[in-house]
Amino acid sequence: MEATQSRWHRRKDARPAEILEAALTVFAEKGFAAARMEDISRRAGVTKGTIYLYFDSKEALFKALIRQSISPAIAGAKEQVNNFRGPAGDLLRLVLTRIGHFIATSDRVVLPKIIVAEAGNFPELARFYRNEIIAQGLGLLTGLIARGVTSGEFRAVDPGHVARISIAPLLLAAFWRTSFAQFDDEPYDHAGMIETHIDLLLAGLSAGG
Amino acid sequence: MEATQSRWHRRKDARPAEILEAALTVFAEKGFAAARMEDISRRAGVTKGTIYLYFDSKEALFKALIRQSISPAIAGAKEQVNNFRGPAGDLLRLVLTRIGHFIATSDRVVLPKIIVAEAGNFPELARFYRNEIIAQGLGLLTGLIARGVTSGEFRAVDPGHVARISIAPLLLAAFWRTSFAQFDDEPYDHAGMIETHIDLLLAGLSAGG
DNA sequence: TATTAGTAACTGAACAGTCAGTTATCAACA
DNA sequence: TGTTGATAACTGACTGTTCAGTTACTAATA
Repeated sequence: MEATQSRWHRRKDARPAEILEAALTVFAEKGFAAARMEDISRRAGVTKGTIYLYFDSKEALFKALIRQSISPAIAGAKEQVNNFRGPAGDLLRLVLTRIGHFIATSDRVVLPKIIVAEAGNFPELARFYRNEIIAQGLGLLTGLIARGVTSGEFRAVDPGHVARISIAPLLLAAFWRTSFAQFDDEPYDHAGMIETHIDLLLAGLSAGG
Repeated sequence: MEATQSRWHRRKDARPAEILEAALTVFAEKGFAAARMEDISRRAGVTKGTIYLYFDSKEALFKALIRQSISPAIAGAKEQVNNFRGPAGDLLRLVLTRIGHFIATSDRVVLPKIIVAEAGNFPELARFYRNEIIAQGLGLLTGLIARGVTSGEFRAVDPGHVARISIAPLLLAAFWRTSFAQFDDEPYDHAGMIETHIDLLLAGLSAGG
């Protein structure tokens, strides 16, 4: 029952996921405008017309891709944060390591890049992403850091600022992996960089008073 | 003698710069593929044909834009770093503040975003950017940090990692400004974030031993 | 044999790039 | 100083291509 096994198959329930998977790859490589529906369909093992049985338009396909690719990761992190009892520093280390691992390994890291790139062409989508996904993620981190500040574990920093500072090197790694990694002579040690980042950050947060 | 004053003017030497300026704006807003040559020409106060008197193709225009927009900033920072005598921490603060100011105010911050977005469609350009611009910038920072490590002012960290960590929040600010800032209810305080970042970073670098 | 997933040839619109023609400018001459 | 011919910057209508989206048909399934 593989996509390539037989040319003609009726598999109504498997198609959308396959098409979204293919779309992720092609959008990641080309961006929205330069991605051809023909390419996406080929990669999904169908013809162009088939995509239009499941998605209204190229734009609708793009939006579906964004919307379906976000909640799981956030939900997981949220659970981890809420269930944790212990020093905020330990939790921060845990969460950042987890996100770092995701960024180092998952295909999905291309999504932020696509959103940022297409923000001008799809303002509603950028707004959605900003107000739902980013706001939630930043909110989670901000709360975590505020907890540490309140308890006296961290210095009196602005939690919102520090949330962004915490995430920035991870995002940089994501952008690097999807844009420049192909030109690295030897693969860059993102995990090591992220570890260093966490060490420095926690040292900085706890230093002084 | 302004571009809009009279419809028809012969100004061979002024055109290329005006066209590049217009291209920066339109590419920044739309990305490469969705940008129309007609729009760029209109914004530059000429018609489409005129662009082709100065640039071979849309791609050539794009590449020219990238190439002309990079050296000055790097050169300035390089001079600052090489002429400075004093603690590495002070210099790091100076350089990051300077770049932060650039990012908070200049139109040029859209360029990294465009490059990242189009890396898949213009690999040679991405390679050029990576090997020339980024390598130089990272090299500068890496050297600066290595200096601090050698002198014992900083802890024994990996200078390459820390260079990236230092720059990451600034890049994040650039991406934010060009993609999501339009949706902020009140303008986000990037300068404050960057200041916090520098404080944390320096505290982290000097803490312990 | 009725239904519907899937196909592939087709259409129309958008747009990069071209080119024959137009007009500002300037040098040479009256 | 005014006229004119040569030059080249600039224009905008046109062309060919690419590609999103449609549709008339085909084949699998129930």
